[in-house]
Amino acid sequence: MRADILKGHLDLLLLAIVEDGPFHGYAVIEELRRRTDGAIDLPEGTIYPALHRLERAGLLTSSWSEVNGRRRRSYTITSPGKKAAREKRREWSTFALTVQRVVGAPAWPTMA
Amino acid sequence: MRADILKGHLDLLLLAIVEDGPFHGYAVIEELRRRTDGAIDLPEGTIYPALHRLERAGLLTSSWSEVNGRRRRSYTITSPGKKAAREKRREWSTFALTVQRVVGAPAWPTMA
DNA sequence: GTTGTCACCTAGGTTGACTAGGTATAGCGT
DNA sequence: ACGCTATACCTAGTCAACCTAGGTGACAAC
Repeated sequence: MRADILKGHLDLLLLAIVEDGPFHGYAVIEELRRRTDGAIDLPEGTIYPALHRLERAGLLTSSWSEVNGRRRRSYTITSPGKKAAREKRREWSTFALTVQRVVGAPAWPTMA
Repeated sequence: MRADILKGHLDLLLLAIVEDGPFHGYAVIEELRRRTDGAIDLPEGTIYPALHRLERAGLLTSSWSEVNGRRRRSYTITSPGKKAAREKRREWSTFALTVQRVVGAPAWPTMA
């Protein structure tokens, strides 16, 4: 998948993942790949700065640990982070429905 | 709606509109506003360069006309443009479903 | 004759993801 | 021993795309 279309949605993806338990940066990349069967496979140069930005914004906190001789920075979602995740989910929902209205033809099944 | 989250999807929106008949730039803006009840309301500085880009790419063609003493540049979709629209719709569909898988909780109704 | 709508344009700024480098440890194969 | 791959982190600078902020000009209404 072309990755530039993620623009503006990356924060939601990261918050949604870290919301499901502490993840370190590298593991976030793997988890994104796992949840999407490889469709979303982002480089470290995208993920690390984004996590730093979210931490600076107070939506995540991090702590260092060492596992098998390797340093890890693990991220946990904060209370404002959870709130932001809820808002961004809502935003995404609105956005997706709005695009659908413009381009017609629902992209996803509307029947079970 | 914050407009920066449109990044990468604008071309699809424009192709989808012009696909439904010739539109001039200003009318595209109005049509976007109309189809979304004002949710998507983009400035001319976004639309005009985007239409120029699509024309340079061969996905649209344009012709000048004059209506009520005002110059209009009307855009029509080309055959490659229709193909691109189909591809971008598919891309959008994939993207939307993929994001949904990552963030969980479907954003749109899955039952009628 | 000023204000509002229609209708076009572009140079330059901002933002956000990516490229392309770098550091360092562990494990595997040869 | 040496190289290669995987794990795990980092950042400076680039690039693409959208927006800001200006500009031109015609028409209609007050």
